Formats: sequence, C-alpha cells, structure tokens
Amino acid sequence: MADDKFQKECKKNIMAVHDAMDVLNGKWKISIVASLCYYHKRRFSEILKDLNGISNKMLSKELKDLEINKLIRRTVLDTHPITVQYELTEYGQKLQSVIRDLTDWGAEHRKEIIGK
Amino acid sequence: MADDKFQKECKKNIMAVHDAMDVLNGKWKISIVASLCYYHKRRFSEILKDLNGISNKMLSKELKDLEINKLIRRTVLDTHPITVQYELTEYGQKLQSVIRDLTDWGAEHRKEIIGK
DNA sequence: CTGTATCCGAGATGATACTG
DNA sequence: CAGTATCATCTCGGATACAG
Repeated sequence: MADDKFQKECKKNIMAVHDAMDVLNGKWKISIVASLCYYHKRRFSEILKDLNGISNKMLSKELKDLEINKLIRRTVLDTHPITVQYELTEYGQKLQSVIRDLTDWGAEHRKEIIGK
Repeated sequence: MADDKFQKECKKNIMAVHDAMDVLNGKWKISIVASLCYYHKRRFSEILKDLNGISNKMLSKELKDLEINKLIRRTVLDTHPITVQYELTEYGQKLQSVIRDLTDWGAEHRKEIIGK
C-alpha cells in the first residue's frame, strides 16, 4: 500500500543522512569544509587559525579523513619552506548548499542564544 | 580594504557553521532530526527503529539535548501504556533544508561508495 | 611550515538489566 | 512503552615535544 511506500522512502532518506554524517563526523570536519567552501583555497596554518581551538594534530587527522573520502584535494606547493594547499574537490563542492544552509541557521541560532 | 571585509565575512560564516554544529554534535542528532523531519511525528520506539544501531540510552540522551536546545518538542500522550511523541519545533523545522540537502548528498555518496 | 609521535584524561557510546 | 541505572569500552581530542 501507499503507506508502505512512504515508510520505505523515509527509511531510505534517514539512511542517506546517516551515511552523509558518517563521512562528516567529528567535531571539526564540517567546519573545515566550510572554511574551504568560503575561501576556496586555504593552507594548513590558515585553516588552523580559521577554526578556533583545533589542534594541529586534529586538523591533520581530519584533513586526512576528508582527503580519503575524496572531499578535498591536497596540493604541495613548491615553495621554501613547503606550503600545502587544500581545496574542495568537485565532489566536495556539492556540499556547498549544505554549508550555506548551516551558515544561515547557525547565524540565527547564535542570535537566539545571545538573546537570552 | 575590501579584502579585510571578505576575511571578516568568511570568519563569521565559519563561526556560524561551528555554532550550528555545536548543537548538532554527536553521532546521532542529525539523524534524529532527519527522522522527525520526514515523519513529522514519531514515538520513542519508532525512532529507535529508524536509526540502525542506536541504544535506548543514547536516544534518550540525544532527545533530551535536542529538547533543551528547543529543536524538538516532547509530548506525553494519555494512552495505556504511556506513549511519547516527538516532533520538530518551528525552530527545528528551519533545519529542513539542511536535512534535504544532506539527504541528497548522502544518497549520491552511497552510490559512489557502493560503486567501488 | 606542515606535519608526526606520544601520553593522557574526559566524555561518548554500547550492552544489559531494571523500573513505573 | 519509555525510559534509567550501571558498568565497561573505546574513541576523541588536547598538550607537548619533536621531525623533515
């Protein structure tokens, strides 16, 4: 029946969200994606400053995770000393609408919190 | 200069995202919101089934967190035995576009993964 | 500058049993 | 049915020092 179809649809959608969050878990990943989403190209030390409170160890680990999942691309630049540039892959860029929505919501949320 | 303004804008956006994720942290919160987003009204035991692998303890805790942050509303129904209904608040409903984007992305992501 | 290595504690999460 | 209580585990994540 139609109810059954609705159930399956919901279940599938919820699983999709869960799959997405599997890749984006952790305290910092989404913020990192956000940084690359807005700056487009960004260096290790720059991202370190973008995210208030993250340690270099965590940033290193999270970047590695994101790279493994093909969300970001890592490029070593031929400078002295070496610098490394990160950017979203075409695939990672598909998260832009998510980031923008979250930005809007987060900004509103901040107002709510401060308002109290 | 304009560059300065751009910087501030980026920083602000990244902070907004981080604020949003502060409320939505944890392995399950976004999936719970997704469940309520698609089902609109949902009972404790139903959500338990929606999210594959969550324990009742975690669900209880996450629901409490979400309620404290005014994202969901908890209603005790006068049935025998008692049943409890959860739903998004008007405020929580503002996350719908985030959820929908994540659903789309997650579905695509799943295809990518399975494709390998 | 961009990481890695190590140590450590706190909190997140899970399994199971239990209560109103 | 909707949780709580308890215990065990495991991962996250910070601090610090070090390396190429």
